[in-house]
Amino acid sequence: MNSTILEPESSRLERIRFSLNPANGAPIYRQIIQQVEYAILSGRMRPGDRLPTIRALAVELKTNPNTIARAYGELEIRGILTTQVGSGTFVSDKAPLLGAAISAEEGLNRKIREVLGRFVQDMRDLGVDKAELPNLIRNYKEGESHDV
Amino acid sequence: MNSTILEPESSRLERIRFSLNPANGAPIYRQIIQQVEYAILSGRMRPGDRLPTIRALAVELKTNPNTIARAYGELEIRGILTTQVGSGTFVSDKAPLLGAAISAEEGLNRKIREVLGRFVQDMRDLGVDKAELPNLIRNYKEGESHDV
Amino acid sequence: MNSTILEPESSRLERIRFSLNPANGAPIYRQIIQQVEYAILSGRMRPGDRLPTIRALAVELKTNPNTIARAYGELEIRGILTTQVGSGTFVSDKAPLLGAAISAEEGLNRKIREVLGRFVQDMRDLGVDKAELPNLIRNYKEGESHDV
Amino acid sequence: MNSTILEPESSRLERIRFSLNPANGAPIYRQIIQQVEYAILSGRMRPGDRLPTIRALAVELKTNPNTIARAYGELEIRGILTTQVGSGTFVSDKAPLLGAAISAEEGLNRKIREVLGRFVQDMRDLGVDKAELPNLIRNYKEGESHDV
DNA sequence: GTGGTCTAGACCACA
DNA sequence: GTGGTCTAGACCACT
Repeated sequence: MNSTILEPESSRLERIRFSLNPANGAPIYRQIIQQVEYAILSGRMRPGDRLPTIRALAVELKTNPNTIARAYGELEIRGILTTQVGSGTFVSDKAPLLGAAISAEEGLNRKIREVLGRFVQDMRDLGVDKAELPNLIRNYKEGESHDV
Repeated sequence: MNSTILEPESSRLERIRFSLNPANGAPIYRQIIQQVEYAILSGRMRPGDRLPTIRALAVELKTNPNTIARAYGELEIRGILTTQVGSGTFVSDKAPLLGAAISAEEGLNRKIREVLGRFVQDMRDLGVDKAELPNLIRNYKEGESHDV
Repeated sequence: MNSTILEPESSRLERIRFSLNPANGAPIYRQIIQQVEYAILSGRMRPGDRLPTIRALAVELKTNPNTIARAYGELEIRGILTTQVGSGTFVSDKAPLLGAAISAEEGLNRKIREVLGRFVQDMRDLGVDKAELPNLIRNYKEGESHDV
Repeated sequence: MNSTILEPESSRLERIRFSLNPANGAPIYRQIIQQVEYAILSGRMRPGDRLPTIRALAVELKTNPNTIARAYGELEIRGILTTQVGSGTFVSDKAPLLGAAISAEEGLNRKIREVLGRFVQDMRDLGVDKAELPNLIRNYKEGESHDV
């Protein structure tokens, strides 16, 4: 894109790459929320960072701007993002807590455990023992479409 | 009449254990569908096997029978289950294909890759590198109840 | 924003008229499914066309919305319809195949032959020879209401 | 079959050929009822005619004897059949009325109109005009499977 | 406003 | 005893 908006250099933009999976079952707005959450939990986005504008992101993700607005809106309600009219949407100062009364690190660990647990459970349901998982992962090569 | 209908010993019942996760976001009936699919893909359930009755499973899972019926019904539309009113619901003969024109083994592998891919992607979004995953898994201990 | 999303004029609504026959024996939701299928097979409804809303059709047919939802839902599982929550239910792009790996025209012809065959068989069971059927049909006048 | 039961020569047996279509959607016992009704309406079976025994028919149709018994039972409740213990099941003297307070001929005509009406309606739903039907029927050759 | 999920309960069809 | 159909109504998710 060609348009540039001048901003303080400390303000970092778009340290986040959204990737949607429309056939995922999960609603788009929720996928966006998750990706923002994960980016913050993982430290890729930090308080003060600016998010893409609603319109820009809507174009990029080929979705309805309302959908982006809803995701941002919900994140704002939770205190994770703040909107400054005229200058954009930013990661809030209290964001790392992500609404939970816990430390940022603890929040990340919880989420990791949650994802891990679901994975181990799913694999067990598919008949794959936990002991086989490390090897499976080492042999796993990305790129082949694995979304449904 | 003197003849009793002897069922082949291979006719097995309830080689499947359901566990719901209400905080999952996923609807109950979809969780049931997934667990039946996985049980078939993994070979734990085979064509001809009988599933728990709608009412029994509703009691076990503390849900409404209609919810179970919906899950079974959708699986029947897809050709994975067949029902014989009055005698129960069974894994269909063509079930291992699970609707795809592929072999049973290939179906299982696809699903494993799909789950694997989603896991690796989620972890990357959380800032965890693929290389760290094997160790994470080895250290992961189950037990924190997130199932019901 | 100034841009309005102009829908192509080809986007048509309700090129389908439902009529239920309660004394038919066939469940309501199945009658609806058949009528949608036939409307698509015959080309009266085409991919992208929107169906009546669940609630509107429930009022029109004097049934419970759940019954309509069930019919639409089953058609969606079969890939014949797609739903966009919030905006409605539409004929899927791949719908003309109606689940069979054949051309749209071939699908229509098959269904016509199927209906024809059942008719000839029923009439033979009633003692009416195939040769008499053309005359019977020519003399048949509709109007005796058996629909609602 | 080898066993013969001596009976008055006037008693005619099995002027009826049952053909079931299991994938029809219609329950088996109902298909049997319909075929008996049609046979009587069309005059192929007449009062006093004997029907196949429950067991013989169950073997022939590869169904559960209970299913046959239910069909015969329901027809007996309606007064269409009568059972004489030890000698078999027969078409009742009042059978031609088929439960309706109308003449036999009128009953047949009603049923024919009903089947005709459903056929014309289905064909219209498939986009086939009534005027085309006579030709379609003349060109129709049986034998190709047309059941679903 | 759209459709989606779930519950509760009635009544029917089938073996 | 099985599963199937339908109703009524609550509450949620999404545009």
